Amino acid sequence: MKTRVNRSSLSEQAVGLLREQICNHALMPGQRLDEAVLAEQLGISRTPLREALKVLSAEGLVDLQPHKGCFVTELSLRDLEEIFPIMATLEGRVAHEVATKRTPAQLKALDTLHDKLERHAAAGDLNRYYETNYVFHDQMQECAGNRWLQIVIGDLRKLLKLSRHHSLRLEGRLSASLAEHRALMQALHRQDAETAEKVMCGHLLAQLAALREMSLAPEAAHG
Amino acid sequence: MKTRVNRSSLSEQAVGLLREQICNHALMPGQRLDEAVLAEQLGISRTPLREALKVLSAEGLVDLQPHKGCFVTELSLRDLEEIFPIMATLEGRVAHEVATKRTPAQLKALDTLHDKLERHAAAGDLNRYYETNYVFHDQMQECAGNRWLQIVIGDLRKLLKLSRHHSLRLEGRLSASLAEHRALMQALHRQDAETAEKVMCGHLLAQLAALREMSLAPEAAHG
DNA sequence: CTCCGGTATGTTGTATACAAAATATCGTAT
DNA sequence: ATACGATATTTTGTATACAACATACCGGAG
Repeated sequence: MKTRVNRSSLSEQAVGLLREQICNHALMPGQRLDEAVLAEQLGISRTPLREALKVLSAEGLVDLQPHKGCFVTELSLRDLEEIFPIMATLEGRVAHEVATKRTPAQLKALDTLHDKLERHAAAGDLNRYYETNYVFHDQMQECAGNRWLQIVIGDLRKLLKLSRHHSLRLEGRLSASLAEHRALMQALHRQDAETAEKVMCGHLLAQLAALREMSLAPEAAHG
Repeated sequence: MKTRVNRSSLSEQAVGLLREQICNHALMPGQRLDEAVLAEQLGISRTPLREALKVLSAEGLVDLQPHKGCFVTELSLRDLEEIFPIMATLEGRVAHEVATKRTPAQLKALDTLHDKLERHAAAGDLNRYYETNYVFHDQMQECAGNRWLQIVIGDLRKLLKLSRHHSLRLEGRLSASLAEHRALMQALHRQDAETAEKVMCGHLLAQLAALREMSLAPEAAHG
């Protein structure tokens, strides 16, 4: 049943698979990754696997301790407290750029995605909201047109996926998130770069606040 | 005479050496890196070398093309135009943080470094000015106390080193840079976070402007 | 019983041999 | 002479074997 063309190298495939499994939490944070075991599971030898682990290590998804082993990165609350403000700053800049130089077609695409968000929220479908939200932010970065900004934000997003908690699971956070997106879209329509930046920055910091609250009082979360 | 302890693995040593050679432009941007040749030069086998190249590739210092080879990354002017605004934003945030929560001891350390800058500038010693400037920015990030911000900025700085041009070589840029640093120090003393952020952001953007000018009119550069 | 040291085991790190892919070379046909 | 194609060579990608290091286990001394 392995019909898909294997164009890429085994090490690259391993990077993709492992990255997916780490983000899916099929590989839990803190878990040790035994090279021999993992290599056999993937059906490859240790050589390409080790190259893959080097890449994941550089991305921050695993912690490669010399002569000790490889461990899936565990993000502490402190890490989140440090990363989210960076994301907030960078995505704020994205929003600023988009508000300034968006084309009508781009604005329409964003509107379409925002409508999806509205519908998923109305249906209470957290998973689809989350996915669409991801696509939305991706689309925003695309519109900003800064490839390196896209890379940096992308790297940080991958890292944040290590966190098992979703801010949307906090009571009331979904509607708040939606309200922030509405405010953002309004600012984009008005080409109000200052407001767009401020709203986006606040949007990310609000996510952090939600995660902080959930970590302190886990019973506030549902789902 | 190889008295130094070889604690780290060969692949890690290779990463260090190659990174240094790339930043020193001993390995020129665009140059192809033949695995067999490089391995022999470093006195190691291809296995650890390849792992090193994977790491450098993840850092963006080399471009690893499947089945083609490894090439030292070439930064275009467009790349600089994209990276500097990001650096400006992030270092601006650093300045904001430092102005807010610096301790008297930290401020003193920064003052000491700034004095060095003044002296090197007065002596017209571009290289030392450049080095000290690097240490100064590093110290700032240290004071900001955000490890991830430090990592992200560090990665971008490594990338920027790929550029063969130093903005300081532009006529008049040295004194301008110094003036910006003076303004920054004043803001830090006053704990004026807003100004510190704005000055630092402008400092980075001014470097970009200098590079842009040099790229358009290379004869404006000296050194 | 606890602590220390030595051996045993297993895992990571490296080298080498081999497979696969891309590039270069050379001969032939137009 | 140039363009095309088959072969040869080089280079990247992978597997396996071995070495180095860390840890676990076990036995003995205090």
